[in-house]
Amino acid sequence: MSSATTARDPSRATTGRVRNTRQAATIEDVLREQDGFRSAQQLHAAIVASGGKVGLTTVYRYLNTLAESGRADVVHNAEGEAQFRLCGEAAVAEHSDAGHHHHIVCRVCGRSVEVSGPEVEAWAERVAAAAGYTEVTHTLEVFGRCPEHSPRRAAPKRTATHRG
Amino acid sequence: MSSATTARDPSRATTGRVRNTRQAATIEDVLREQDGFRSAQQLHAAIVASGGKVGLTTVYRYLNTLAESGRADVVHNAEGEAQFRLCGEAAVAEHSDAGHHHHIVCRVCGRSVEVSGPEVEAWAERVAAAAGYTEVTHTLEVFGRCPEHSPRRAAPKRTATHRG
DNA sequence: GTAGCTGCAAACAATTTGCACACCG
DNA sequence: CGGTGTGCAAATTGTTTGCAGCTAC
Repeated sequence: MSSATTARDPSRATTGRVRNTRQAATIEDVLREQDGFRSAQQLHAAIVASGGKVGLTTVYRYLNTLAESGRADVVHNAEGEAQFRLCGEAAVAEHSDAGHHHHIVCRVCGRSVEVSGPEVEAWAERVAAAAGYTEVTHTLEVFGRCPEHSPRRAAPKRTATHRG
Repeated sequence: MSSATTARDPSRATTGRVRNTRQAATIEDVLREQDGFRSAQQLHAAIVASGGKVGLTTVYRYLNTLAESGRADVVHNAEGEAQFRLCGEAAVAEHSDAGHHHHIVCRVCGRSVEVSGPEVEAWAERVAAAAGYTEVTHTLEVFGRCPEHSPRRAAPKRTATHRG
């Protein structure tokens, strides 16, 4: 957590935010350092821990801005806590709709991998259509233990569980 | 909402709950009347509205019990609010693990359809494994407008959106 | 100079917990 | 009777809002 890039980023324009403030830069910075999804609380803690000075309120506000403009992804963990992550640059490609992708998030370290699941997309659309549903939306979140936090080579207790 | 079956149900045993109380019956009853997912708050409100007398605390407690023992499903709406629904009897089949199924929930009326998605299960496991993740869990929720609440036959604005 | 951004503290909403009392079995 | 369930009120936790002051432009 060396107070690295903590400087105003000139490449921030688009939606919302007009000004370039120190706190916004700090937040985006910390966010970039994380490999996985982090809650607003965690991010704020991280900032404070590394000597940064940004109010929790601001973290929330900025995070929401990022999410709204599609520059960040939001998922809700099992407890309903919101977790954010900078959207892979690639994803922000065309529309501000943040491309089609899901994540596999490590339960232990929060590290995540982006995956695109055309099959799932198709499946969701198909079954929904079959049931007569329209304007379909879906939420898919996969959690597990990343290689680094998986039990050695011991037989995993259970390969797959469910919820939802 | 005629104070229908509001009587102790003798067919309740298994996990947790040992006693057969009026409030438990009431809750389960209201829950059964609903076609879709309802939040604890909504359920409690419904009970009170129909003249029932059950504390909010109890609703929460009982709902959790149901969820834990697999007799109810829980999903979290976009705002992170927990929503419950009695598990289709069929689902509670073998294990107390509440069989593999997901739901398509109507954004308007909350009415839902249960669907089993072996493809998705497989997909999730596969991609997770490919990324080296173990002990995989997934959350999949599909939202849309049920036939009854879909715009006539007009071309739907967008067929599928995403989150997560 | 001024509107946008901050941040503190208070407001809020959903959910949980402590503890005394009620009721099922 | 005895202990499980209940329920009220208070405590928690995550997040939002009011409003005065600071600052980027």
